[in-house]
Amino acid sequence: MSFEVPEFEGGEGLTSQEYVYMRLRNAIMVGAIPTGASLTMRGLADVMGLSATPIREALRRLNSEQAVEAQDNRRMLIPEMSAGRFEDLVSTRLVLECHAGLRALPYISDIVIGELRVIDDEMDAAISRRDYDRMICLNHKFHRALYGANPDLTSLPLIESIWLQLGPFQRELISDVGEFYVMDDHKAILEALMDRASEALTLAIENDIQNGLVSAGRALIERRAQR
Amino acid sequence: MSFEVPEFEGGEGLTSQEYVYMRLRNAIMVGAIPTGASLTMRGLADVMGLSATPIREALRRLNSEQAVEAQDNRRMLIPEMSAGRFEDLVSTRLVLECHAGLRALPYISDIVIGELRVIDDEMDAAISRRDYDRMICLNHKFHRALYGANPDLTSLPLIESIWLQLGPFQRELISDVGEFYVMDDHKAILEALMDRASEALTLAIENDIQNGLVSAGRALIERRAQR
DNA sequence: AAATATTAAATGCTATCACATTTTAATAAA
DNA sequence: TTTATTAAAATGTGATAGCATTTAATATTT
Repeated sequence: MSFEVPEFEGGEGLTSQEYVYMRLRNAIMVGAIPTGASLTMRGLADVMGLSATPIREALRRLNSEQAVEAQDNRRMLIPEMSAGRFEDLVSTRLVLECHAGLRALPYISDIVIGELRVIDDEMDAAISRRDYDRMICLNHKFHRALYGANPDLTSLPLIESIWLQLGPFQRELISDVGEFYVMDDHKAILEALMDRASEALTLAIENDIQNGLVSAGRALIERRAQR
Repeated sequence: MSFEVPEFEGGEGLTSQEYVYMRLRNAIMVGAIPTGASLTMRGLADVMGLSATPIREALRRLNSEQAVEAQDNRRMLIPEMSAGRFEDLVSTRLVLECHAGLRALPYISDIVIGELRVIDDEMDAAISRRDYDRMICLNHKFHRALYGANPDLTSLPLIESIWLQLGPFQRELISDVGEFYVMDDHKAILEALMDRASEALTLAIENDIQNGLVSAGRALIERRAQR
């Protein structure tokens, strides 16, 4: 195992399988497991001090969520990113998150806006500390809290599947660009929410996703292709 | 086990886990497993003549795909449908499938259209036979073939997750309505594809989904609420 | 030296078993 | 009869072990 699998907070009353699932999921989401790394059951079992059984169950779940690729040699790995896959993932993410935002809008209350503000403040702090892991987590938390205003939300697991797929690549992006310029488009989202303005909300969500990913992503893929 | 888990074609060279996964997935997709039915590992293991291990792995995958709900009592079941969840699922399905269609459009060739036509003809035959299982499968096959023209397609697993969630309820719909009136909106989709007309394609996909589900779905939920 | 064949190590797969939790049934108490 | 308590059955969880497959290393042949 040529990488670390960071611990995560709040994995107490969980079964082994749930614990492994959450830990791996979190690790992939923040990009702690590098693209191309192969995930062996005995290897992970040793690292986590467990038997292969709960590891395999967790890996299969992540495979079903498109976070992990199962090769025909029966080996699991974090899939490599391609230009086409990247564009398609981002376009799907845009469509899904705008949709989720619009569906949440009627349920947005001042309480929700307050909660979002707290999360955004935490994120500003993380940005100034250059704490990338925390930044990513808080960004997800912000979007989850927004879409979750919709009590019938069913698209969140789909959105999270995209986050999982973009996670490892996003980390490459950050370490590649070095000083990662983070525009805080959450402010625009909050304004649109306060105005209950659907078009503005759509635009703000689009900008948030675009600014965080697209330009840097395309640049990295292009640079990589030239080598 | 108060229900049957139908066999499926082409499960030869699969591992036990893959076999169980595919068989259960297919069963849920066509609505063969009723809403609310609880899926026990030993029960399914007996039915399929296997041990609990591959069953548990398959169930966990389906849980991660939102096809099966894991209660806190650690028991797995096919979740019940509610009015709100239904509306949200359908709206997400509309957005996702229209998006997938538009992304596929540039790659549509006469060959693809020909393949779609073959599938649609098969489906017409299934409709006239009132073969609901086959109808559902062929409908999915049609949409898969359409969206799959896009070589970078990443949204299909998300779309299939929605299909899985609507499957059991769709079956209730069919058996409730009895004579299920099936409009063949695939013809309109094919026309739009031939014209390479994106707006027409969007409309046709929307109609296809709406006609197949929405009106009947709302009616059933309303009727059920009155009891 | 390169290619092939053979052997050894590593890995994945699944049945089994012991244990913990939950559910159901039976019994006792109110 | 209803409610509590207890016992029994059923179910979920996870470590283990043996086998199958795959990968790596070694030996053999060309």
